[in-house]
Amino acid sequence: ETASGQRRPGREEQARRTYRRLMDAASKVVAEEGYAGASIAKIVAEAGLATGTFYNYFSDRQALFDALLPYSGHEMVDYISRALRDQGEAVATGPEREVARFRAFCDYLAGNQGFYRILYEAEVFAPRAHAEHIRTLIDGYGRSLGRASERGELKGYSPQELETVVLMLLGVRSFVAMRYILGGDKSGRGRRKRGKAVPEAVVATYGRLISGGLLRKSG
Amino acid sequence: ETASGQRRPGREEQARRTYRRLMDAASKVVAEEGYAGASIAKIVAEAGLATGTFYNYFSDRQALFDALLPYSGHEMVDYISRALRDQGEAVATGPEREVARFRAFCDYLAGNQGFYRILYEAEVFAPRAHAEHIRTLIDGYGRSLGRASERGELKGYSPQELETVVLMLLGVRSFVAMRYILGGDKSGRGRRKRGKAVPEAVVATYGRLISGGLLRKSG
Amino acid sequence: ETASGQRRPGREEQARRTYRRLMDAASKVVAEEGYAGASIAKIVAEAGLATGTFYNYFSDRQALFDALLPYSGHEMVDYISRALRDQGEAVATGPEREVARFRAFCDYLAGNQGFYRILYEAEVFAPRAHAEHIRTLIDGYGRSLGRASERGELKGYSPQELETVVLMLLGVRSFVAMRYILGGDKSGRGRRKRGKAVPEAVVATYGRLISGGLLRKSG
Amino acid sequence: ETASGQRRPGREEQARRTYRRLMDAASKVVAEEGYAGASIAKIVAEAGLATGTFYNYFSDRQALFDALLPYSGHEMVDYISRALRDQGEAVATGPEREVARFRAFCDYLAGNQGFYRILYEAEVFAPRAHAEHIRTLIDGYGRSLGRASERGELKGYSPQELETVVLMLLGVRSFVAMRYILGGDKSGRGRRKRGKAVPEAVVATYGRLISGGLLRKSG
DNA sequence: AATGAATGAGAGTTCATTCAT
DNA sequence: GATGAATGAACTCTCATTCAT
Repeated sequence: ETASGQRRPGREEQARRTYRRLMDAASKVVAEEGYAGASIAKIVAEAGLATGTFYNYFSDRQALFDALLPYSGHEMVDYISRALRDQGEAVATGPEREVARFRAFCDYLAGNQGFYRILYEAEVFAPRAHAEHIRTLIDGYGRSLGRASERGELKGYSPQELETVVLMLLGVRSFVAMRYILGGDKSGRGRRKRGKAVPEAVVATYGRLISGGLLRKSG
Repeated sequence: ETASGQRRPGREEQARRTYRRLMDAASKVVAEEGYAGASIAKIVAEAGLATGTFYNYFSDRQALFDALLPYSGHEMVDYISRALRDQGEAVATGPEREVARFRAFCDYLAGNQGFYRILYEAEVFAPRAHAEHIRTLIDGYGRSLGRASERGELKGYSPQELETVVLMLLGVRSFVAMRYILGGDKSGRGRRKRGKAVPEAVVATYGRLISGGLLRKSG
Repeated sequence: ETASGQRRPGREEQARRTYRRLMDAASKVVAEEGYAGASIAKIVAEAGLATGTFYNYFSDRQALFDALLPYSGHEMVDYISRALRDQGEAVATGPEREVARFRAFCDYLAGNQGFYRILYEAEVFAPRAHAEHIRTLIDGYGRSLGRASERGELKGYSPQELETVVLMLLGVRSFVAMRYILGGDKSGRGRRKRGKAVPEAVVATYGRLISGGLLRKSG
Repeated sequence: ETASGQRRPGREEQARRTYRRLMDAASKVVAEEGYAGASIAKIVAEAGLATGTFYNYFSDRQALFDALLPYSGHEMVDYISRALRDQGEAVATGPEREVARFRAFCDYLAGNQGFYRILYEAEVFAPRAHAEHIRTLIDGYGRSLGRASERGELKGYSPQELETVVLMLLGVRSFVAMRYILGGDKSGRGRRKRGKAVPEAVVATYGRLISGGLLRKSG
């Protein structure tokens, strides 16, 4: 406090680095073994730190769990935004845009299987963080659909309805990811970093569903 | 099994009864405290049995977890079938039928919140059972949609596509249930037996979505 | 519950034995290393049991601490009563009785040094048990002095005053024990089972003090 | 100590101040939470210093504990001396003086409950300091009684006996304080700074006891 | 002289599982 | 078949102490 302010940044920088080491180690362990198997011992071993160090950064294990999804969640959202931006005009509007968004989501998960585990187990092990994550997704996606609605691309859903629709589309994503990317055998030990991609046919079906619905105009 | 065959039927009957007591106790405990909190001690206490008895019926804790979802899952499927049958002609075909199915699912979960916990935590704690449950749902629902398709009610989805669609509809259900019935505050201790119902507006939106899709016919 | 009641006593008897093993081990460890050093690990090692067994008998470490003083305390009270009884007429009344009681107390502690540690550290580590122990002593001793009072042996103290006097005499005992028996070097590791006795001169001084007080009648 | 002698007095003064901050913080923490709860972390937090600073002043935690009672103990002795001096002639000699001394002790503790905790837990956590403290008390008190003896106020106790008597009177004090001032519910969290006073009746009983003893002249 | 992040041994506690009764 | 005491590995968390800054 009093003396030589000559190298304070060194300390802070070091602290930030340690924090990241812990978070990255935790991400890896949770991805591979699930929250339930992510003991402090495994995490600090992975991070190359001592047990006690953990508690210099988190009040308890739950605090880490609560921080984990936000820490990794940003990446996914960024990835999807970037993917849409990069494809430019081709996916500027309409069904193409929605399909591209769906595909980007699937791609991200296929390339980051671990994240899916962090995400879906959070509903059980970090419910608050999970709820917040879902809310963030709904808000972002909702705004996007709102703009589409203003452009007259949607079938006249009210803002209320749109939020519900977004929730439903997230459900669709989630189940497709669960089935095609994680393959059903989430039996634990399978620590493949790279999952199967979602078949193009599935993406196409998604496009058909949101474009025209399931049912023929009756009567 | 081994000795004096004097009362075989009594024995078998008794064994079945004990098994049911264990399963019912486990259902209750998991519903209230989740798989993670469902210790053998709590389960046998709830069942009024001794610790050791548990291991006369299950090889280990996981074996019970694997048996739990099938044990309770039937009920839900039956409930939905019955609901559709009871409403008779009114929901015989078309969008009405799908909407009624969706509503029946929501109603069941609202009335059996505990089951939802058994179901969704199974993805983490009993992945095999969960996968099997999903498969069963897909098959049953798929057959139903197949018949609708044969009646010409659907928009010409191939059988392959239909299976994908069914998966997506299950995802929709799941997320709607998560949000509206469990309310997001799955904070643990809230052991309400009866959750909020899904708003009618949400059911209506579901109807619109599967009837006409999300997007306007583009030019 | 149901079946063959042929050997239940075996179970209960065994449980009682295990409980005693734990209590005796705890007494020993606390006597030698104090409550602070009495880890569960040391206690069960001393008892030749597994860690988990401890928790079949006590909800936590504090519960054991709370039980320890009563468990050992009875012995001391019994010892003193027996000593007085055994000396018979010689110490039936008057100063002889009080001196004999004092000596019996000192003798007991000299022969059971460990107990003193269990007792005086209890004020810190098991305050409730300690308070109860003191109360028991006061009550018993108080009744005894009450009878002496009725026999006209005392200097007309009211019952209220008598309780206060008893407390003071207990204080005297306690400090004498601390100084002469434990020797002041309660430095921890000294695990002598048998302490020095209290010098006869001290016992005599005690006799003088309670007989005639400290101060000369001020003229 | 080593280098540039440019500002020696400032440094030393600063060091003394830091030492006092640590001792005062430790006194407060031990008074409120006991030695067992007085972690280095709490003490330095209370003192507004960093963890490492502690070890610039004490070799380890025990060293602080050993220093604590002497640091606070002086105050009490001073208080009692001052009280006796201030009352002057009224308590110059005889029973009045002893009663006044007893009352002063009780008053001090009632006004400094925290100190009692520092004192009595020291028997467990800083036995050497405790022994030294008792020795100091005995010496001081003993000299005082010695003078009374020379004035012919006492009942002819030898110097040896006087030391024993002093010990006994300290025991009386200690137990009275324990019961009446701390009230028995040393349940921990009760951080009353000011305890109940010792009832006048108890002080009076003390006076009777040291004046005439407990027992009627037999025969 | 002061700092505070890192350390790691050790604590209390839990609980699935076993097995003699 | 039912029992429940015994087991011990594994867990989360604490905290006195060190040392590079």
